[in-house]
Amino acid sequence: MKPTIRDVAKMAEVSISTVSRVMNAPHTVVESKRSRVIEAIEKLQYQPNAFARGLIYKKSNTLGLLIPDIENLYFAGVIRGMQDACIKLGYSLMICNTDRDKERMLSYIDTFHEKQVDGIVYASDVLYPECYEKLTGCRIPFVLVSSHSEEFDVPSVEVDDERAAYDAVKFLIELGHTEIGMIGFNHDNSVSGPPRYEGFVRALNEAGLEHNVEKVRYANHRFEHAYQAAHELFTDYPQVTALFCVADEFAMGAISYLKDRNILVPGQVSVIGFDNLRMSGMYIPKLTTIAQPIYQLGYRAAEKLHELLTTGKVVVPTEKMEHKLIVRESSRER
Amino acid sequence: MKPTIRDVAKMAEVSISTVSRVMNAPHTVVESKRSRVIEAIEKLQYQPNAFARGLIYKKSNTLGLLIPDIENLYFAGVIRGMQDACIKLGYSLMICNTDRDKERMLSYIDTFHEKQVDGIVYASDVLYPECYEKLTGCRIPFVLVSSHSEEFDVPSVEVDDERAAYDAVKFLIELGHTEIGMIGFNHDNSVSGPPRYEGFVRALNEAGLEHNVEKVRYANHRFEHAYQAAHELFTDYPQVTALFCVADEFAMGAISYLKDRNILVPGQVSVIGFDNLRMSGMYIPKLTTIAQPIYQLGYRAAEKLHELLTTGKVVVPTEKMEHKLIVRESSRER
DNA sequence: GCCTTGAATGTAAGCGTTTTAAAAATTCTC
DNA sequence: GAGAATTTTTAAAACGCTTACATTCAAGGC
Repeated sequence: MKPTIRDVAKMAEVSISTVSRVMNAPHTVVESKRSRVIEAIEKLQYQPNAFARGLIYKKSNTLGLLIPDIENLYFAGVIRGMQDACIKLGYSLMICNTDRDKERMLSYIDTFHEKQVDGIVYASDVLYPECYEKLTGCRIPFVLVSSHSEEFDVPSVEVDDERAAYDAVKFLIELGHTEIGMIGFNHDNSVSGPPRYEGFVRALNEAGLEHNVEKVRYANHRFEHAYQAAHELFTDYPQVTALFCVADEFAMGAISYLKDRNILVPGQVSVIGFDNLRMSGMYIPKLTTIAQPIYQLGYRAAEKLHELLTTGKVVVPTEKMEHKLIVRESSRER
Repeated sequence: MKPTIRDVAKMAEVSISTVSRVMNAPHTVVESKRSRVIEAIEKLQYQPNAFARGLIYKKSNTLGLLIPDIENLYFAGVIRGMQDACIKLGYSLMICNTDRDKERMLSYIDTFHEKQVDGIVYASDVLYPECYEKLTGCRIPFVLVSSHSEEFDVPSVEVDDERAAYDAVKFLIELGHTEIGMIGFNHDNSVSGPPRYEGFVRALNEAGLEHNVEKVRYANHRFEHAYQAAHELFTDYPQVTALFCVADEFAMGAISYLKDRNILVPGQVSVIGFDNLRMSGMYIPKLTTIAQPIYQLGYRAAEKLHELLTTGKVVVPTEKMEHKLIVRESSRER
């Protein structure tokens, strides 16, 4: 049996409340007893039972994280940031991989509710109304990361997608490209899909290149789909010399396709990605990309949730973090 | 306030024990009341408090996972497998990223202890004696994944590293290569470092190529280090035409280096990796590699831990899973 | 020396469940 | 229709901890 506070009390020959005080308000107990208690705690490897404490404090000091795809390096980075923040703030972290499956999200929310997590960071892209209802129904505070909601009023941390996409495309244009394609996220099951497309369009319009706005194909978060999307795009528009991909993984998929078709990157086609994954500098060619502060996004999301939990509100409800253009090898002047 | 069992009881006009029985032994309560209770539960969105239950059952239905590096795709795959198994087996999962930092591991073990996780999967490579002591000290059952321990008697699931490495090198030899190098894990801070080197040596000896056994450089889990290691290796042994990398990430680092040096892969140098990450088929060139059943490793580890938790022991203490050679584009006949 | 004061310590209630044992209600038997 | 047998329900104890309140103790003031 795991030792309880009683065992410690017995060994130190004090009452259990004294033991409790040694842990929670050490200065209120006289040195002689205190050291006896501490000694007993160490000898028994005593750890107070989090259930019993939780029952009293009504807090678990645990945060939940709903993540769509843990095998996506983007989210892996978010997790790392969030976990580091959790360490700093004294929380444990419960991570759930939703695979973008709504049922699974809903069931994880139940789990979180049952385990009494103090709050949740929701990173599963689009905030489904069902999830929102459930979350507010069980009164679990939550924030969104790399997502936001127009429908509901929920704090969020993300990058300015429209502007970032605009910067990416503008960069390609400044390189002298006039035939520009894009591989984007589906608009109906992603939140950054539409704004990134808008950024693409704005840059194009500004440069008088609106004839490109239809050179877009959509992919579904993964490499393989991007490969396929690139195939469709270049079949329809072989004249394209520059490609904006809304994710580095898409950029890799597209480059992989081009490689298989013996089209040189950046020799014949320039490609710019989005995210700046840890992998992106390792790819061949190294990816030019729009960097998101991935780690900081996760870190900040945890801080924001903490703010919400401790003060009941959040100063900046929808926070935008800075993106940055990183020029590497996958792009070149026309 | 979150509704408690009392609120449900009041609303359904029964005693709290009846409510409890509706949830735990529904057939013992008469239909009329049962439906009243169920209705009340739904109306209130009642979820039993896991703290109170945990206090009674002395179980959290939560497993802990100690992972060295969540941004490593290998471990991301392990997590996914483990999480799916946890869903099947009715556990929640608490994931902690240790960054291979011993202090951090130790502190996470304390957290796990406090939160009363039922068991732990330890994936942080080498099982430090301190961790072993602590884990056994607080009597938390645990299993090792993609690791094992000679020093201590702990259940584990992994691949046969020696044989896998042997198969990789043998493949290179069969391709006609005679000048073969290796980029390995440091022997002192990894568990698969030594057996993979042994596999390398065995294949070499068997083919009468023992002059290669010293063509080894070590790297520290990450791309950049492998890049550097490749630099050292090819500076010392420019004659090498085939390279065995003990991780796909190393293979990418090495290929990246070779690319920067304008050495063609597989034209001039064949490279074989290890792991078969999701990324490996996306690389350019697509990686020839030894595939580990990553997802299954995680899945199996959770099952094994469950077995340990429910039966108190484990039928096959050290389990080896099958690896498989996958030939893609980074290797070629000499 | 007695009373007051303040600090140190202990006792017991309570957090939200489950579960045992006892009580109540229902059904069955004759 | 009374009593036994059975089913259904409830009260209360327990899980391990914190904390309000009560008690004890030592020191200080008179």
